[in-house]
Amino acid sequence: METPVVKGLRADAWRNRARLLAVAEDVFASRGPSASTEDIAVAAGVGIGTVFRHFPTKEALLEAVFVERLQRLIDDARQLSSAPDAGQAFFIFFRSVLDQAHSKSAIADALAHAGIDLKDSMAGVKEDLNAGLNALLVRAQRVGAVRDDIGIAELLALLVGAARAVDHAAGNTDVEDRTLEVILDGLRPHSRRSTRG
Amino acid sequence: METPVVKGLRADAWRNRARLLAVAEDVFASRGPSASTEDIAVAAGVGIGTVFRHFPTKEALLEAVFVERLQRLIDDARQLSSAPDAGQAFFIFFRSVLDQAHSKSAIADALAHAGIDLKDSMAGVKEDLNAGLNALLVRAQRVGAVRDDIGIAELLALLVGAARAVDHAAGNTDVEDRTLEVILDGLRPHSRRSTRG
Amino acid sequence: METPVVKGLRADAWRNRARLLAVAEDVFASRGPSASTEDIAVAAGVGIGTVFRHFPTKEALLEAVFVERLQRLIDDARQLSSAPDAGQAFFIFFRSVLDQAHSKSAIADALAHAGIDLKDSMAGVKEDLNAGLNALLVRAQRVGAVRDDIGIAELLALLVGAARAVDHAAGNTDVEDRTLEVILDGLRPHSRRSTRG
Amino acid sequence: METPVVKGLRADAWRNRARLLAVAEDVFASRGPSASTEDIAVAAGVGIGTVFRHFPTKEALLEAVFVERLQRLIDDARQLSSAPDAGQAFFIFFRSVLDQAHSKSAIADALAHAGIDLKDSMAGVKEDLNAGLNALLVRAQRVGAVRDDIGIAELLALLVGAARAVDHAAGNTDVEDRTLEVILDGLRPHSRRSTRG
DNA sequence: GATGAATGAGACTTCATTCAT
DNA sequence: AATGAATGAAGTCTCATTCAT
Repeated sequence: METPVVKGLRADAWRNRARLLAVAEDVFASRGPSASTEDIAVAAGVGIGTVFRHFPTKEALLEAVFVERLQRLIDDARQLSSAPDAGQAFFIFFRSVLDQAHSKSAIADALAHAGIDLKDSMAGVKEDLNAGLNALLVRAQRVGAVRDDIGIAELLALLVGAARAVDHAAGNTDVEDRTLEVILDGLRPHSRRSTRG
Repeated sequence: METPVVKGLRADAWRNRARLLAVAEDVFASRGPSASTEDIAVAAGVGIGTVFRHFPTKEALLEAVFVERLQRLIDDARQLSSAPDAGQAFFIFFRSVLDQAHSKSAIADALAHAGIDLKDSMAGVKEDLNAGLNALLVRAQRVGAVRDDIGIAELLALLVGAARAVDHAAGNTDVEDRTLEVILDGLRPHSRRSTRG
Repeated sequence: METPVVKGLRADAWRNRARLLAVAEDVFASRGPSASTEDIAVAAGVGIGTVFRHFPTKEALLEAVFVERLQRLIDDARQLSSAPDAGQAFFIFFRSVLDQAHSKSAIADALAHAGIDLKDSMAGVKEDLNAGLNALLVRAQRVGAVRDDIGIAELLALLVGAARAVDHAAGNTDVEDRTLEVILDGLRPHSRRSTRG
Repeated sequence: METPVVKGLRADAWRNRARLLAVAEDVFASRGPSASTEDIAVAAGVGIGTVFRHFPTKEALLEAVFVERLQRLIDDARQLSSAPDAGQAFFIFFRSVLDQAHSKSAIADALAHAGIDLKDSMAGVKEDLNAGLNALLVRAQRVGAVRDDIGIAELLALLVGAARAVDHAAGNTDVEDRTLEVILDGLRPHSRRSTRG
């Protein structure tokens, strides 16, 4: 994961790209997508020119940040897809999505864009994400841990919605937990409703 | 409801204000809060100066749009709070929130701001919203239609999240319905889970 | 002086005109000539339309304020021009110009414009001002109270400069006094230099 | 004096900054401080963005112009403060202030602001100016060339006033000279009144 | 005559993007 | 490759002026 994805870059250039991506994720998460590219350059300690050398437009940078975030989700999904308890795996994944650091709505944005933007780099990611989610979901449904009447589309919408809901409760952990519990309970089949709280 | 809220304005001025608010709601819903004031002026068929005469800053315009939206929700909540079937009233309200025309995420934004911005005009609205939601929620919980372990904070977060979730499924009515059903089921107490397809 | 200058106005209209002029003088003096016409309308308690009915442009309003101020100076000069002690009369006048309430630089502006703008209304005022100043100056020079080598042009420039100088010292009465004394001493013939402070 | 004051700028950037400052001085002098930033950009042959890169607000630009002008006065004062004839030095300085090119009232504005605005950049300049003026003034007073009853405050006010006075006489050199002579005579002790004119 | 809502040119300022160094 | 100065379109907001009420 820490090896150059884009080939043919000098070591320092690739380091800059990685740093920019990380910094951009932070800045966009905390100040929203309208944060200026200049601010990101400053935060990354590089010149503005360097940002545009690596990401030809601001949108490309935003997209790269989304892809990065989604990539991590996909990795999580893959690792959990072979866990022994399919039900547990599914719910652990759902929670882990929302545990991502920073603003949850940033994740919501990333997920939201995955289903909408069909840009070059997004296309492959979308397929990978669908595959990963599908594996988790179907396995969990097969063992009766998740209701049968939903598919990937619903799962994605619920992830986005849950991220936004949790984001709105930001600050109050109790509220966050109870809110998420409602959604997770909604995902369980009739007879397996959680008894917590 | 169709009478001047802001007193002392001429009839024509108030018509312009109402028109602007409606147009702004449309434009912000479809192009996001970063839509330009100029665009709204053009869409409303007035000069840019007229927008700023009625709403001294862009933020004031956004706030007015939010307040308008919330006001409608509050009205809905009030009317339903005296319905005979408290459980039905609650779920009808929840669905009606998401039925509001335009982009659902616009509603999410309005709701989200209600809990954050404590601006002058917002303050009163927030109280009214809380009161309206509380009446609906408590009554529904009392008759056992809604789980007891959530309060207004969770309800608000879920409304925001549901709006976003439904927004993400935008276009596919089936997905919208099933996604919403999951969240509504999550709100029901253990034994009253919906059995719909 | 308190009778309508512009004929054919209703009593209330003329009152509005007078009030506007007074208010405009205040506002321009305290906030500068870039104060908005709207502000003046508000301060005068009339609608913006009324301002433009009486003064077709902002510049016309500014000009009217200048003329008003100059008119008062001219009146002062006339009254003093028949005083028994010509020297005393001259210096009393010079000081009285700077005693006008409000910002001194406002007076400087008015005086400055008198020599520059040759607009309709200004033309006559300029002649009156010159006549008044000339009477005072020549009489004072004749009795040896003021040096002989200056004329109206120099006197006007010195009035403008003194107004600005005093304005700069604003707040510190001692500095104001000593500064003015320097200029007045400069106006006296060699042997009559003041011996104050 | 012609070396970069603000460090860390490329040669070309500094050239632009210097050019902008010079052009801004001209434009503000001839059209007043309300001249538009855009006009200055055009006159300097740069894009509007360049103006704001060097001076983040219009006020910052105005301030920089003031500081520049004051800096020149301070330099003059310093050079003259070690001249053999202290009296001559003082009067040469006073005249040289008014000889600065462009509109004299621009100088008046700069001097006027020196005593009012205590902005960051102004603070140091004000001290330097005071120090420079004080050296000239005290030395001239010590040799009996200037009356003893004035201090820096009065000197500054007189410089401002003289600039304005001369500005008002603009165009007529004779009037300018005689007006200035009056003020300079006022500065001399009783027995040393000029005999010119 | 008085009012104040409407207008739109123009001001200041930001920011994505380009390009000379 | 990296830098950051330059650019100018576009955005928010102000204000003198007009005109329907």
